[in-house]
Amino acid sequence: METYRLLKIKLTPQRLAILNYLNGNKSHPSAETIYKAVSQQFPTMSFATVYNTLETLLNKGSIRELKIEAGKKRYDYDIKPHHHIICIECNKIVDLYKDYKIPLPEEITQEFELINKNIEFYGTCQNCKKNN
Amino acid sequence: METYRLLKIKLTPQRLAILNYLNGNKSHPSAETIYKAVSQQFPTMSFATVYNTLETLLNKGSIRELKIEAGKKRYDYDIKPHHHIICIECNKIVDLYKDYKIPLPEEITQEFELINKNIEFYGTCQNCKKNN
DNA sequence: CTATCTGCAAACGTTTTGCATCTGT
DNA sequence: ACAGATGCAAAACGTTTGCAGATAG
Repeated sequence: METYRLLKIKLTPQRLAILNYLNGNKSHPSAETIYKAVSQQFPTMSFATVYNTLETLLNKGSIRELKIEAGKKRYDYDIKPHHHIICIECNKIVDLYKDYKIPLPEEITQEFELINKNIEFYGTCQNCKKNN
Repeated sequence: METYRLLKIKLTPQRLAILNYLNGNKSHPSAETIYKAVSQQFPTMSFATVYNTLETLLNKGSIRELKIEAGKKRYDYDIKPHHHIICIECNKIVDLYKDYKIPLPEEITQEFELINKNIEFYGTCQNCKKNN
């Protein structure tokens, strides 16, 4: 609650519901998932409010927009730099907090100044390996 | 043309136009970009045909679906494993053919069997650095 | 000849927008 | 009090689908 105040945005009940849903959430939800979850407590919640809030949080740099699902945006309230490993069978996603130093070839460093990187690992999780 | 035959799909003029557009293309186009390009030579081309052809090629494993743009699918006819570096200013994308060995922590290797990985590097390109 | 593809149009899923009303600060 | 948020509905995108007619092999 105190940390929410640091966002310097109007803390409406709807926004608090969204923030509380996202806080500590490791599911990397889409806008629709968020909408469905917060609608339970807030029957009048609209998509516009969800998208508007996500947009505001994005601009504040307090959430990350993920591209782990083609054609659909997903969100992560955890902005600590991290990568993801995704099960190609069940789509389970696990966070990986590790800062890798990856050397770029000279052709690239000549052309680009590196700022950031994002790694997606793909594999099969224990559960799915078992069920094969 | 001979390599197209290896796909074992019906080589209609529309599909050939799409394949020719994609072949050697380094722009990682979206369906719409492809549609616009091939419509020039093929005024009756429809989106259905573009999507249908992309779907067919995906199933054959001859193209890759990219998630470099949130909320929109993009495609790459180049299936040689590679990563991308993207300019955060102008969105220029450059391919990076390098196979990195990235060690995963034990918590992860216990839970996942690694199959593949994909790295997106972000930075600013020469051009955009200059214009700042 | 026939299994498959094309093109149209309609439907679908996701995201954005306009606007009148409401509310946190 | 008022800048800015909400909720509704419509629109704007991107993608998928059904189907009648066309065509590659």
